[in-house]
Amino acid sequence: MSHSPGCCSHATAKLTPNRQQVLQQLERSPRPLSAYELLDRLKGEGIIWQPPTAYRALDYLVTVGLVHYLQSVQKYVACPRRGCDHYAQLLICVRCSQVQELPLPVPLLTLLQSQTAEQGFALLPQMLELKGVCAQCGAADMTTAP
Amino acid sequence: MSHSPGCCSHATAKLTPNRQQVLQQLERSPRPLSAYELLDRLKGEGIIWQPPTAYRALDYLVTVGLVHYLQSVQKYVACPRRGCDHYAQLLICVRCSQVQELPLPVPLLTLLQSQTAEQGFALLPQMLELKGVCAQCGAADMTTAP
DNA sequence: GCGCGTTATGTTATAACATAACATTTTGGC
DNA sequence: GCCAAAATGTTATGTTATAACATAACGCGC
Repeated sequence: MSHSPGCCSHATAKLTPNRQQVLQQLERSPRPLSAYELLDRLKGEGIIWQPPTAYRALDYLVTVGLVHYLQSVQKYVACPRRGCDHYAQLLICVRCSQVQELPLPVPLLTLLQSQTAEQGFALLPQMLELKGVCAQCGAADMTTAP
Repeated sequence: MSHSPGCCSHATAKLTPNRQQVLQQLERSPRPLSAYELLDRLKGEGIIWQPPTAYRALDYLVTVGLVHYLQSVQKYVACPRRGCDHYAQLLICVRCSQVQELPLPVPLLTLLQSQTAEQGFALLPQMLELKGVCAQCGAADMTTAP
């Protein structure tokens, strides 16, 4: 990643055709996709890429904040808000894999920072990946369980 | 993973020789290790394993709570407290890779749960992996930077 | 101690995720 | 048009993890 066009400057992002293809695929998918799932879908549209081509487009989109990389599941998801907060929460449903993005409320961030600062730890901006069960899947449980 | 000897029953954990080898290696290392780094170190002691052998021991140790798997960096670290809290914070230094484990204070957990519950999201027990710069590395910056 | 089911380990092969290294093409300023 | 920078193409390989099946060790009732 040798981009870093300055933080949050993605308004000026250069969306080449390759990058648009990748972004569109991710936007169409209700779930995060792995790089290879992405390659498969593009192949379904007649676009044959080697892995580096996909990874380069993904790296770029992550850098400019249009896509998030979910480290905990090694998948990529389009940023629903097209924003680029320095901190946010990503709620990952372990049932359906859907991801919901939430801002990190200030009190929560403050608490996190002060907790870690007590140990001399300087928290970096990052996405908080939280696992759980989403509203739909939780509701489904109610109707199927006795 | 077909273990699940009941949560937190690791007092009765069956530490076979293989599992002890893995646990000792992780305990000796100041940094988290990947499964293959672990295999290399064992090889250095004349213990030649195929990957599944290491992964099985790691899976077991993670299941009983003696080892944590750091999803964000795909590495394994011995639990310093030999405890098995359902929630905790893992502070991962991006400079030196060392990991510090902290309990998750109740107010912080409460805030997290209420925030996510507003979206109908039921948070599962998990380790919070937080990236930052640890005290030592932060102090080192002070002495080397102008 | 013997038979037997369970648990653990050994072994081979391969799946899944990611990048190094180098060649070629495209873009944009002059 | 010329050039440098950026983007893309291409080949090969590195890294992380697991499927599938074979064998060995353990523990328990008898």
